[in-house]
Amino acid sequence: MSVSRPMGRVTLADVAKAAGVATMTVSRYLHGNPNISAATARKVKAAIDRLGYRPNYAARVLMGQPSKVIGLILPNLANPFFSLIAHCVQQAAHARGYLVWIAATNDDPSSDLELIERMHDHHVDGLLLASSPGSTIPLEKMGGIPTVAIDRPLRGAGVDFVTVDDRTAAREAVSHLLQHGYKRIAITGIDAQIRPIQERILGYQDAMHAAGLPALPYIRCDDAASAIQICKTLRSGKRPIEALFPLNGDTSVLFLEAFEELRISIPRDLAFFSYGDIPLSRAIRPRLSAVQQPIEAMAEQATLRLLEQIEQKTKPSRVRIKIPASLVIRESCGCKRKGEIKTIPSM
Amino acid sequence: MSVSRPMGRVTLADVAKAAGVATMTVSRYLHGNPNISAATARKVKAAIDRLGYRPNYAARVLMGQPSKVIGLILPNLANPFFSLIAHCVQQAAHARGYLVWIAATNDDPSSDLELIERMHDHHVDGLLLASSPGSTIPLEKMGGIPTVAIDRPLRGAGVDFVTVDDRTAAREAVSHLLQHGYKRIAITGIDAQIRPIQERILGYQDAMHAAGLPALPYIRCDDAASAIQICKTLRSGKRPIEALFPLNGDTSVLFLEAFEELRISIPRDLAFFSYGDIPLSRAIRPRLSAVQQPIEAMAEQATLRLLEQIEQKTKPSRVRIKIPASLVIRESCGCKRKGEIKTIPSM
DNA sequence: CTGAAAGCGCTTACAG
DNA sequence: CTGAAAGCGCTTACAG
Repeated sequence: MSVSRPMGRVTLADVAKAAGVATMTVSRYLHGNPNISAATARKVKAAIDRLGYRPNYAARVLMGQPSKVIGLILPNLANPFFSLIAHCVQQAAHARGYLVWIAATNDDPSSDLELIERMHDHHVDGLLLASSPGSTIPLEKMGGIPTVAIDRPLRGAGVDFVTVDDRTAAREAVSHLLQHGYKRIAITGIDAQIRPIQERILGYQDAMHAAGLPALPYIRCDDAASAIQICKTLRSGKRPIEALFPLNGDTSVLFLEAFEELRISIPRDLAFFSYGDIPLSRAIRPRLSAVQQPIEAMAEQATLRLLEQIEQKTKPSRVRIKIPASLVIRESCGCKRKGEIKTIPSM
Repeated sequence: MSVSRPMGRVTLADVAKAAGVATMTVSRYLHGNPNISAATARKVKAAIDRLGYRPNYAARVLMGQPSKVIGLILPNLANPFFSLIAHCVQQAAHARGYLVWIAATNDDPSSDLELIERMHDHHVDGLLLASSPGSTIPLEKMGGIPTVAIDRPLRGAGVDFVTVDDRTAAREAVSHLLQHGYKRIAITGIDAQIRPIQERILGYQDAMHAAGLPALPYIRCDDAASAIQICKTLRSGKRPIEALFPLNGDTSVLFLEAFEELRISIPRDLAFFSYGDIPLSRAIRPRLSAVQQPIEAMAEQATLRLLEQIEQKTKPSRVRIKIPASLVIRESCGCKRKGEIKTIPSM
């Protein structure tokens, strides 16, 4: 039975008095210190349970104790890619007794630093973050707190970085399209300043060059209107595009809607490969071929590495870990398969 | 220029010494206390900037000052409905100087209480939460912290509750299907213990009864296999179903995949209405008619009410605020429209 | 095995 | 307008 105490919470001193011991002894009990007699431990436990004592983290943290909280800073929680990361990080951390505090920058580079500092102000034990494009965080701003960058590197901070092997995945997807005989393959997507997008562009170029074909310029596309415009442009002229490869999920959705609007038939009029598997990819006709991103694995690895740094107090190795993606081959690329998964070997 | 200080952070005392004043004076400056001379303020500001001082929230909070943080507890961050709530709450709170700490229960009722307590341990100024089905939080556990329930009520805790007007929205959707002449309309979805699902079931029953038709029993559906099974059952027999109305977005996706698998043609074989608009609803054939949930408005209202309680120190009114949804009429219900929006008046 | 004292970085009365 | 003292709830040495 917990005693409600509207005036304020139960403190260590209350517990100590109730148990007839010093506060030190209660503190020792709480931290599992073995130098405590069984009888005393029993009395303390009884007092804690009876009073419903809960430690005051503000006081603990003020004494330099760990907060058992990690911070997670993401560009945008409304994006399924990042919300899945949030979900997986949360799961992995919770299983190890950590709370996760999530904040979003909404792709505003100045938010990065502000949120990092506010997380520090609140004494997180470690930080996981996918930075905004263009943000550079000076090493000293990290304040020596264990940090791991996820999906996007943290320029300037010299920390571990866990990412999908985007370059290889994009190269393999384009190679697959090339095997169908398509020669004019266009790429499109969001802000090319974003590191994973840069990597995917490189992968596209790798595949095109390996086939002795010219790489087409990357086309920026952020909204429905430009998707429609891009479709019209790419399919007109004397050398229309044969295949389209949007480099991120949101852009894929935009183009799928444009195809419907313009009555472009996939893969007859245009072959299509999506980067990132979309919820409805199996409900749509034709079923979408896509790069399947190992989001769960990436989030877990990043979390584990961070907790390791926190608890073993290991130094960041400044290493870059690339997790291999795979390809799901369905029908939009021109195949007649139902969902064959192609594993991509790690580079 | 901030000075890096690997040993520890810059403290108020450091600033006071550098400015040649007492710590009190610095504290006054920080809190915008007017009883401070312009000259002193200038000296203090200079010292703060030069040393790169940042307040230690653990110490502030220990003295009973606000943390400027609100906690957000959600069932599942991988679900687009909740991740959009997280995004909007984050936006609204950040605009008012609050940080948001997000945690997920993963639909485990025992997690609710644990997370609430951990949030309290870390001195959040207020709490926003969508509870797990079946969890009851005793009022005293809330510890007098301002709290607002979002989407799902918090049983036992007597707090404000902001939700979508699910009952009316479901009723209107079913009425629309009835106007098409369908008489056998089935409903399906996740755990019926969840309050919004209960409300939607009631809305369905309202519409059926108003039309003098029997309401069909709710069918639980959690995975792809059962979606397929349900399709087969509902469409066989001598009185096959004419329209299907899944009561949540995830279930809609499951059924769309099942239709594709079983080659069920919408709306010819079966009319379909989705609860919750899905990203690809405009890319899919036929375009989906759906209840459009006012997620942004709900999240903003809930956040604003919470911040009001925190800052004006108003009492929770234990009021239930229902935000009206709207209907997007496209083609899956049997219409030939492109995306007409039907506003539903508030009840 | 147990405890009395000091202190973490701030703010709250209280003086002047 | 400014400051010296006490204390928030814990933990860290240090004694015994």
